[in-house]
Amino acid sequence: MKGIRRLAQHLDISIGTVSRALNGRPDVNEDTRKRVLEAAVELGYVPNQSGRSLRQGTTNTIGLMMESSAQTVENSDNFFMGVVDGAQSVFARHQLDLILLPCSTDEDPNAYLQRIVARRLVDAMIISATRKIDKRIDMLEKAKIPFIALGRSESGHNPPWLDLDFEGVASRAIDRLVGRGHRRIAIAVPHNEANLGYIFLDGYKQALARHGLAFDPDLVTRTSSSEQGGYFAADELLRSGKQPTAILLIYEVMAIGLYRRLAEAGIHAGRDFAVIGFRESPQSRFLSPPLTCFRLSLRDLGIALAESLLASMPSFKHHYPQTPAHRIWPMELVEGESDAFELPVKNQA
Amino acid sequence: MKGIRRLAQHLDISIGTVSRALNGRPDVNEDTRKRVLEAAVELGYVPNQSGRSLRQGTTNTIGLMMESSAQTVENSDNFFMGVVDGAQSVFARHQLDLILLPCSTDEDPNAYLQRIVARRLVDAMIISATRKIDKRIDMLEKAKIPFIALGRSESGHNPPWLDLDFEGVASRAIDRLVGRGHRRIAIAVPHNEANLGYIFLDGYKQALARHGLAFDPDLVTRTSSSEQGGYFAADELLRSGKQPTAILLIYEVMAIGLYRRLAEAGIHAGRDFAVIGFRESPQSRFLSPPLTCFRLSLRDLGIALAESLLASMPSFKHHYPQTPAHRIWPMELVEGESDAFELPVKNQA
DNA sequence: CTGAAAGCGCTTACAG
DNA sequence: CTGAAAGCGCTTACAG
Repeated sequence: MKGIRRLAQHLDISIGTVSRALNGRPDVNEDTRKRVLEAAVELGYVPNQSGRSLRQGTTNTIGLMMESSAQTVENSDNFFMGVVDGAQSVFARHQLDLILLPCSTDEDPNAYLQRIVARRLVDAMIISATRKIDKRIDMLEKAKIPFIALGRSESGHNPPWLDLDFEGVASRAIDRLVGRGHRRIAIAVPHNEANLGYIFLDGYKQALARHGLAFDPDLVTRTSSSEQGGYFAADELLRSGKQPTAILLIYEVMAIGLYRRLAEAGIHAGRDFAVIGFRESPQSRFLSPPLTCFRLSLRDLGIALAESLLASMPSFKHHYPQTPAHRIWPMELVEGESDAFELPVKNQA
Repeated sequence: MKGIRRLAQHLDISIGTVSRALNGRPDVNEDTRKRVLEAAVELGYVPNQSGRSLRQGTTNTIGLMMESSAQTVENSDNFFMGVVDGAQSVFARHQLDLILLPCSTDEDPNAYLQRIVARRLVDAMIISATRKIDKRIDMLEKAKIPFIALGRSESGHNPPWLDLDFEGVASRAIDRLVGRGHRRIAIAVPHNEANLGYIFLDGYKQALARHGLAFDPDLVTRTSSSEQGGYFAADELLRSGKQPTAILLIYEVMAIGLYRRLAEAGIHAGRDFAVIGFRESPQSRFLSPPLTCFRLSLRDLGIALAESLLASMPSFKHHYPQTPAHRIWPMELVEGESDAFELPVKNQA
């Protein structure tokens, strides 16, 4: 005898009553409930999830898909853990568990997600690292499983999403650099299909246009989102002959490699060359020079993400009536020293 | 009509035969199997996991617990993703899925794990960030669920574990530094109960003793495993008056903050002060100076971890008869420039 | 080689 | 307020 049967036998009542007591149903004698709850703790009884899921048709689990390939390995660092922690604080209110589903580099991300969804492992999904065209979105819509995308995409029929304010960051960064005399401003974007690269680039172009500056494709470096990528970006720009005086980085980790390559060329970031990173990270301020970048609360982002997802789920939406399905997450400028100088007029071309 | 019933109806055969065909049982007509397999693809049928789990008593899922608190947030960066990818490649051979179970900062890690295990969410667990005394191990042993620890612990009855060669790293680092004339060598270890701190420190002490050097507790800095922690470590050592000439870091990220604090004091890492980091990371070689540290293949580590776990599981052990239950993972020196100088004799105290 | 039936551990109408 | 029973979607002895 095991599981709920054992507990029921121990208490000499029916398994139905045990279940109702444990699940907080109102139609249970308070005394009975108390006995059940105590016995459950005593015997260490916790309902078998497979049994519950099968019967209820829900798993009480939310999945967050991670790709250990390109995007994430290079960039994830602590991004996800912060977001996850915020999201969990929301899910916990509803007894939902968040699990992370890592898609192996050996497996096709679409097939992986399809399999997870078809097996009914989770009630809803969070996907990230969205691509401009992202089949996962079409697939999830077709499967009619609730989901939210961390990142915009052109696929699907505008499903719930939350995304960082790439446009705002690009815009403010350009304003800042132009204000300090820069005219030849480079930009480093991911070399993969991540949609954020397109959005960031668009924001950059628009900001340039606002200042009457021409867009020069040669000032766009496509590279990996890593230290290595930053090194290559600097290398490419040094060789291009375009002589930019500043650069905007989509990933702050790039700054480390970029600084290094610049130093090798005798260029001092923050004095001869301006650098603005994207997201503030624990290391930004310890770099030399400290990196100018943009701050956001990962925990708050995770909270918003979870709330917007729940707002789209039939069984939870009544708890989140005002929660928007789409949100651009604002980011706050953190002044470093990597762009803290005025460009001499002679260099303003 | 849905699930396996729908597929069976579509093919006009019984659900039992469908199930057998899908599960590769030998007692199925090959023609029938072919029809079933094709129809499954056509209708997009994938067995409901709750149904399978309930019936089979196994979930075909392995869990990896992550703590988004202390240890991991500060240090995880890409460590886990590499390990996970390696582990998945092993689990995939056996149709096992690996899921990541993040324990929220709001929840007690022991209670969290207990809950996961009791709900029978997974067939086996991988735990990490082991503490010297780690109740999770006692709990898992009591629950009789297979598990492996990434990191040693003093708890339990020597369960399967895999751990990095902290002793070897400490030993070789000290040899190297002593060989270059250093006598006052500091060490930075985690300020929490992570067992690796104790092991690393022991290795350090033994290596000192081998060289006839006295252990000085004032040269031990306990700090957080972050850039910030490195900054504090340097700060503390500068104030201590002990004037170490070198330091051994348990986490390579500390180097960034440490370099910075040293620079603020006019000390040039790699010229006036030697630094040796622990694990090589993508950034090690882009730092100035490039950090001397130790390399390991995260993927291979993940593979070994998964194999040792499977070797401890009754249903899989026959596939891994030779796999050891306990392994110290070797690491290979990567020479940087952070310790590439001989200490002038006058400083050798 | 196939089908009919039992049963994994739960939750939930339903009857009393 | 409680119990007995049905049934969620599968897999697997068992019978034929």
